[in-house]
Amino acid sequence: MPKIGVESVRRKELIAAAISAIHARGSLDVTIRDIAARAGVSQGLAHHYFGSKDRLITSAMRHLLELYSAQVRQRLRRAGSPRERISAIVAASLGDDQFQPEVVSAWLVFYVHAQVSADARKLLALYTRRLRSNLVHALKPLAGARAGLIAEGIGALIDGIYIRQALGSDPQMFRDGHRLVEDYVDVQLAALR
Amino acid sequence: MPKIGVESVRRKELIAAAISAIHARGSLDVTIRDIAARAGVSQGLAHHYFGSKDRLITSAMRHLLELYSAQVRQRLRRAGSPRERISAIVAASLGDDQFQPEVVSAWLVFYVHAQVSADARKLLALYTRRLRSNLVHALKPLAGARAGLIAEGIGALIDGIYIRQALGSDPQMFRDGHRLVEDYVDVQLAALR
Amino acid sequence: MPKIGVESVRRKELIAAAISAIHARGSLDVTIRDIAARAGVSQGLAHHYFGSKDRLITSAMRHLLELYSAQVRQRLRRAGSPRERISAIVAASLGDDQFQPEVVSAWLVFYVHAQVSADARKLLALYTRRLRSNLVHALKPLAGARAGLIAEGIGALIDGIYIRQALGSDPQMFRDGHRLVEDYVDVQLAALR
Amino acid sequence: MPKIGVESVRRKELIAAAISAIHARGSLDVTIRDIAARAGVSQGLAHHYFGSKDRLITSAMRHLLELYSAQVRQRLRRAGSPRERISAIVAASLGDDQFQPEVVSAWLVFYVHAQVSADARKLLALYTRRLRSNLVHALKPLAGARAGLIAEGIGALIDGIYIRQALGSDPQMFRDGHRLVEDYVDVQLAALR
DNA sequence: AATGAATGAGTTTTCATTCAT
DNA sequence: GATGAATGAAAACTCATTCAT
Repeated sequence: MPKIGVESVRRKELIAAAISAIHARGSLDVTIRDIAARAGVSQGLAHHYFGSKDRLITSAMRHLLELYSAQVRQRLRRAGSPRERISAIVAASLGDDQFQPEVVSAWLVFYVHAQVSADARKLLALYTRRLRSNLVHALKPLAGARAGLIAEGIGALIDGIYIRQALGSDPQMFRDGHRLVEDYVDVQLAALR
Repeated sequence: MPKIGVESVRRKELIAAAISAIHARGSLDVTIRDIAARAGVSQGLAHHYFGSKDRLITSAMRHLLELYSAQVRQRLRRAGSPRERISAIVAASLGDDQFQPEVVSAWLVFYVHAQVSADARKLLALYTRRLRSNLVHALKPLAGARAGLIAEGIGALIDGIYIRQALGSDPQMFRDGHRLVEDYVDVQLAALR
Repeated sequence: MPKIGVESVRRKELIAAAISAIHARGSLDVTIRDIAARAGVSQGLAHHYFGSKDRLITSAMRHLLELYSAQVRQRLRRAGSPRERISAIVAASLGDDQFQPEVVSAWLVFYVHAQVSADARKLLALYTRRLRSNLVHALKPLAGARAGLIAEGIGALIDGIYIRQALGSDPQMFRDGHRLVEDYVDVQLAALR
Repeated sequence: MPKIGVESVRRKELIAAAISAIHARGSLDVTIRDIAARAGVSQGLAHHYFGSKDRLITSAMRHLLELYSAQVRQRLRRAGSPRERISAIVAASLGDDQFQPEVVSAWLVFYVHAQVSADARKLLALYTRRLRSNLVHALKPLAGARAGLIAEGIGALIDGIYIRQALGSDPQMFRDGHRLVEDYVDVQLAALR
């Protein structure tokens, strides 16, 4: 009888190795050989578990999206008011977890990968829609007709801060990129009164 | 009028072909063979003129940045007030020229390329600083101490709108992405009074 | 009655799966994984029982040869005259059993395999000699000195009809390829008188 | 300016190398590396000229078929009577040229390849039809209604002799395999009177 | 100026085989 | 008896780059 749970463990190790390799290279231009070496296994094994490079990369992407999603859910649970719900989403999107160097690198690369892989694109679109829907829902009682516009602004700001972080410009400011977004929300809501 | 050299013509054709190829592939994963074929020349010629793939890609990047820069200068020339100068920069950044599908694809890819190529990174940093400096200068008389923060917000919004456009999410809204930025500026300035 | 061992059952299943896989691929380019999957067992098991791919393939070949041999013996038992013995061999060689699509595919492939595997070559040579010997023995009283030539002709015709069947040319004619051979025998024998 | 005619020379060298490699291995299980090494060029060059292994193999096949076809045409030109035309086809099919060891090996392997590659199958079917049509045409004035049957017999005999040669059984007899076929034709025609 | 022949290193992927459980 | 995890070697193929012409 084969060891139980080995598969699950190996898959996680390979996904972690993939994210680590992407960070090190700074691009999707990562080889299976590199990933396998980081995970301490053979090239063949990566194919054994994932079938192809695309599927391994997409799995890594799904992993990151789930981490992010968990952050959002956890913070939303603790949020009371609609305003707090917005902050929860922003904090989850731009929190320390999301700014781990490895995570930032991976996201940028996944954005690009989404242009090429249909699976990745669908995955990303799903999460983008969910984020937007969460934001609009929280903004409706506060901003009425302008909820959509402001949600769009928040989303764009988050993405913009992300990409700038990934590019390494202005690192000191983006340590607290969420302040930029909070400020945006505050000013937008203040303008409505 | 000087006769336009064959060299200059060939270089432009190859750069245009490179941008077109990048758009078609959706990534930097573009071969010299593909670029050369699109330009109707041999593979060898691309190396003859650019020396390496990296230099060809970087040249294409420089070309896009110069187009953008020219747009900014042209619009700034027609701007009177500081507020108009801000709009000029936003309009240049998110104008029709910048939203040509080929141009959008290329920018995203260049962002990624900048992580790998030092030349590309320097080039991009140069233009980013120039944009920021233009914005801060125009915002100083209007927003005083908050000029830096707002400039940062505008820059992040522009990048965020760009990346979302490149990913194909919400195409209908970003046709006029500049409105989102203008709204941001208006609300920020209104809040100061 | 002895209980049929699991081993024996598994071996037969794997051999049947190998033949089926060979037919599906149209070549020896068949993977152990494919064969194992068709038999509903793990890859490892195929090695457990056969030791190597070559031995599995050779076993499948031996299986087909034994089926054929049984056909020949069975028909020869019912044959009375020398002429009937010839017909019995021809009928066994080109009978419905031998023209099952899976069987035809496998034979062609085994011919090729024999060039590479010494075991397979010996096996094939053994059966070829036996066929020739049977034919010559039956032809001696009918054709005398020409027995060898005619036997060679019959053997070549059978192989030729086989290969053409395997290649899918002229399917309608080869449904009754044995008539071509019978005609050959009749005309040859008639010419002797 | 690139050397003229290099392409044509290299293609021929690679095709010759492919046939030589097939003979050495005794199967289609031949690597591009092996073929390229035999031709004294790099692996990449084989792809440069042929695009894929399948296309190289198919080209080699086409080459052999053309050699054969040329033999048939040449001998037919010298044939006077219908009976001589039949002998011309048989001699071309089983002549020394066709029994060069390399050629024999390659043909057997191509038969198998035809099961897998549609291009190869079409090519083979074309030549098979042409052979049959030539035979039937020559046989019509001699054998009338039995022309089709006899043509089929000749074709099957040729293929059968070929496959036996390829398998190395009875080499001394098949040096003059054409006698077996001539005998077949003679006896068949004699039986009609 | 321009070609395309030629290379060699590198990529993903496949696969028979081994082995601990 | 049976599994499937794991390997390593080898496969086809790609591609930027070089260079003789």
